[in-house]
Amino acid sequence: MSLRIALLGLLTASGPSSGYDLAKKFETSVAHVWQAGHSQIYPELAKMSADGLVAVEAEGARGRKIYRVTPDGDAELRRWLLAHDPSTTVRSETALQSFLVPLLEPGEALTVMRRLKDRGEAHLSELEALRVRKDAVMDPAHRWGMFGAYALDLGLRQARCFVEWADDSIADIERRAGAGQGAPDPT
Amino acid sequence: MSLRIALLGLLTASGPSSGYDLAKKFETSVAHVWQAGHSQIYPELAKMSADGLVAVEAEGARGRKIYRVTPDGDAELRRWLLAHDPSTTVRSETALQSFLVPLLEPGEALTVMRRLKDRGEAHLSELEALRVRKDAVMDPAHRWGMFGAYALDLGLRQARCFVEWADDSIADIERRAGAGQGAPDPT
DNA sequence: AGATGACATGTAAGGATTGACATGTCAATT
DNA sequence: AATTGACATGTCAATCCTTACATGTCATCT
Repeated sequence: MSLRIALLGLLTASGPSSGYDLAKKFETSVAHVWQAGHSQIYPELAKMSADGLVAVEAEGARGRKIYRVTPDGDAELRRWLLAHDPSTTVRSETALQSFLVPLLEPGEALTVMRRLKDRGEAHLSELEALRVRKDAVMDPAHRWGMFGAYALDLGLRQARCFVEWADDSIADIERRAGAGQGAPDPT
Repeated sequence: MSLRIALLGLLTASGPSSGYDLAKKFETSVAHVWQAGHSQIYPELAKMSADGLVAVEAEGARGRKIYRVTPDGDAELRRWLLAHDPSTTVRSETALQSFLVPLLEPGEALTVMRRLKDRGEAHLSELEALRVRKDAVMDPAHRWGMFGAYALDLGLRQARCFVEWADDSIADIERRAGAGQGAPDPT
């Protein structure tokens, strides 16, 4: 379901587009919250077309098909946003590593945690670059606010938050490791 | 792969356990970063057993099988933690809604955003309750630090961060809506 | 004219995931 | 003794997702 919704959202925001266009836009925008490759996108567009949520507006060169959102598709998107209670579950390998890291020796844990921090910083930089680019291309044609802007803000805050957490955790592990090898809980 | 690792981690932290035990522990701990139901856990344990990562230590009443981690399993877990570069991708329906919310009219967007904030607050309370419970049961048998403690800390920080973001976003939408058309709902 | 590389669309196989179904045991109640 | 409900384990079908394979077009360079 989420893939459909993401595609309807992209199509709504970008106007009529081909599967190829959508796949590229996916990578640079929605991919921060939901991922899909072209091998998933093409069949899904076909199914959505069969279900009447999108329609082929035109066929361009090289078999290129331009899709647009139908009124049914728009209704579906709105209904999902307004009425669907999103699952709170998150799946993240990074978070899984952070969960399991206390199983390692302090030295090993530090290695892992420092790598997590590095990845977190890289991710933060990436999002900051994205924000700069978006600010530069600020497009007043969009309804109001900017498509994906709130999500980008959320991503930035959580990325900063992650780096702070990594810093504090590294300090904590160093403190515990220094305090005494055997003593697990000096409090 | 991640499911395997999560199970190895749980088994390592909890000591020998049955599939049922692991499924329950999954729900209350790892589920915050990775989800799996019993219908995925039982077959995976069987495969892991065939691969020599875990072994059936004993068979209890009602066909209950007690698994333990083998040296190979321990090595696999450590290797994954130390050498595997976790994908930074995150999949979250909540984040997807936040991404798409600018496509709605301000009034509708406020409805969605307020619901997101409510869910965020509920999630935060849940994690805080979990922390209190964990602090109470602080178990010195664990190697050092507490299994999952860093992840819980991360979850708490990000949950707070999410609520702040929702608050600011709601204020932003209200401001924009007020500037353009009639004020929709300032409380 | 032929080679190259970016553009564009698709299929197929295999594994991961979910939700529903199915089975049987044990403890406590009626 | 029979019923109930929690315990415990599993399978199955359908869907989702990833990776790899396959095909063909168009523009540009040589």
